[in-house]
Amino acid sequence: MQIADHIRNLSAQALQQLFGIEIPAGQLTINETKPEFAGDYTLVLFSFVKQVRQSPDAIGKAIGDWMLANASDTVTAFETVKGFLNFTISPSYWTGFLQNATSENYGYAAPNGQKVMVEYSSPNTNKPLHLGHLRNNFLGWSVAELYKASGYDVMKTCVVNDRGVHICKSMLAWEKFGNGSTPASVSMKGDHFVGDYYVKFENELRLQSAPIIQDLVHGKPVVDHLGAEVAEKAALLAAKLKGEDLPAEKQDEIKAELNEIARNATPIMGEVRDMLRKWELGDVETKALWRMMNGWVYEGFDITYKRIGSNFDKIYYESNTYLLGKQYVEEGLEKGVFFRKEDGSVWIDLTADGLDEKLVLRKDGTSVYITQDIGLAKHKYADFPMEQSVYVIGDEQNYHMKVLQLICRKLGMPFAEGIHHLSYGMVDLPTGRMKSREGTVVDADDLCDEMEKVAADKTAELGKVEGFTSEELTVLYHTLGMGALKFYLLRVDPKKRMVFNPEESIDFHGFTGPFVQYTYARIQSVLRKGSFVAEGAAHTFSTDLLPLEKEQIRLLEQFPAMVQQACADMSPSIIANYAFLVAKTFNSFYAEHSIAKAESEEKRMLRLAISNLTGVVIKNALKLLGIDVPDRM
RNA sequence: GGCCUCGUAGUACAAUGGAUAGUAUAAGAGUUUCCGAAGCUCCAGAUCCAGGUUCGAUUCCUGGCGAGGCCA
Repeated sequence: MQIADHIRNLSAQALQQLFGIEIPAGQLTINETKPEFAGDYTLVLFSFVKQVRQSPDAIGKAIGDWMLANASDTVTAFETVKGFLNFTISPSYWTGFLQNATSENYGYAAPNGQKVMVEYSSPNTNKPLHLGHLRNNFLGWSVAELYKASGYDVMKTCVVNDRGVHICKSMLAWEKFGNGSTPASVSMKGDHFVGDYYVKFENELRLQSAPIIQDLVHGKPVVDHLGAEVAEKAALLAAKLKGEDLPAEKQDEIKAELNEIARNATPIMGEVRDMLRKWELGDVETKALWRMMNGWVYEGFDITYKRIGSNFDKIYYESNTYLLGKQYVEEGLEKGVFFRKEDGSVWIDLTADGLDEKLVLRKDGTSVYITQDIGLAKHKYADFPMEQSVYVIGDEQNYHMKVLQLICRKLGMPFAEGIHHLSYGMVDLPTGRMKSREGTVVDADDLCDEMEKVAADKTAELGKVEGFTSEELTVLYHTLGMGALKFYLLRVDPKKRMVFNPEESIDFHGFTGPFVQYTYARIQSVLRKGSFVAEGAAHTFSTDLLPLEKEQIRLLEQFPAMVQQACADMSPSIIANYAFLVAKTFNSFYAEHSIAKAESEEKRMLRLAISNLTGVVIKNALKLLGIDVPDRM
């Protein structure tokens, strides 16, 4: 058990025995003692002062004395300062901890028999991966690692959005403009190749829709083939636009709507819809084209996934699962969870839950996203009956995910309560949001190239890698480049929107992956020279700990608790912050106290043991973030 | 229009309702005859505004201002 929890339990016992007050240990506040006071951990007394009806000082003194009398092996001194009871932990606890924590697996919990599925990445097969996908991938990977380290049986899954209008756009553009070229014939990565045709489609669409939108703005009825309803709406919007005194924002909104109508009115969009219809009817040629182009994309994705260290235990393809949800519409109607409107469409009323009515089946009988997701969720549960199911999806889907969980619950799905949406914020650039139209989207492959190049340049500058083979150098640059990138994206609370500053991201100083990696490499150098053996050796350490020695041990002792917390919060940033603190504190310790030339052999062994465990903690912590450590750099 | 999220040093990020709000960067000053200077040490600098709850509020509640998102 962690010392902080132990203190918490002891405090609860003391309160019970001294004052007859029952407070669950979990409700007591134990903090690290502020550096300016004597002590290691602090019990905050205010919360139960009223119940005890004594002064904080008197309570503190009573609990402190109780500790000295009943737990002298743990607490050796105490001091009460204004309602804060500061405990000094016995040095023998710290050295005892150091002697026992010799496993390479320090920090990992034993299996707990529970299953959790983590769904992440979920790409579209019409574009290559970009910076936003990287945050998703790194988060998903790391959360899966956190669950594993906490004892769960984890299945990593990916849902590929491999069908739909957007895929047909790339396909159509390739048919029109591709002249039979292939990724191989133009030496391109398949995902980029297909992505380019998606862009080509958008360009053509813009050309075709430009004159139409002009007509629409001027109220000309040019959208006959979309039906009277749309034409009417367009006319209404055009009239509104002509009406005087609309604020600029409102005007833009209306123009955007007209633009959307115009895009749909183009001949090329008509062709896309035809193609989608053919695909859905199983047209042989269309399916063949679809299979070929998706194949190119997967080849490209594989390279990128391998490079960023992502993989999946099971991949679901939307083309196989998009029809699964329909059967639950019938079931929902029978159970009275859903209701049918006059036009035949099916809805669920969520107003009692603070939401609104939500469509689950269109009047033409086709399903919507939420329906597919219900079917997929059930399908996943059949494959892997998990207690928890984590969806790593951007926060723009918060509403959607809330609805999904609610519906699953109302349908009585056994996994409904285990659904967790790991909702992460968008990645912005210093100039604002990434926009594909403005070409500001940061490509994942380009970014990885850049990170590795910078790693190579900086390494060359410092000149510490004599004797490395070129293969070893390649591995090192990859380790450092990915370390920098992953750390940069994971160090921020996932829930929050974050800014990706290209210049900052390639900085290898301060709160960065390479800083932590450097500390690890340095430790390995010290251990090599000190010929330290951790396991199997019976060390006895001096209990006369210097402040920096104790501080480092105290930090290392917190690692398992950090893993638990990061897992519970689904927040790798807790691990990133902790790993940095461990490295930083070690560097201060290292600068202050010589290890090789320690005052005594006992001290030398103590410091080597601290160094060794620091190395283990850094290695394991970074592993939870998907980051490797180099022995030299 | 309805709903949701976020406002912390110049910048980017921390802080289960707890002590004098931490860390990194950029700016200034030091630091290598000695275990790796991608390091270490010192120096400055911030809770959007107004109320409320509390012994105590960056945190919880209400209103305002600002940024972003979702829904038809």
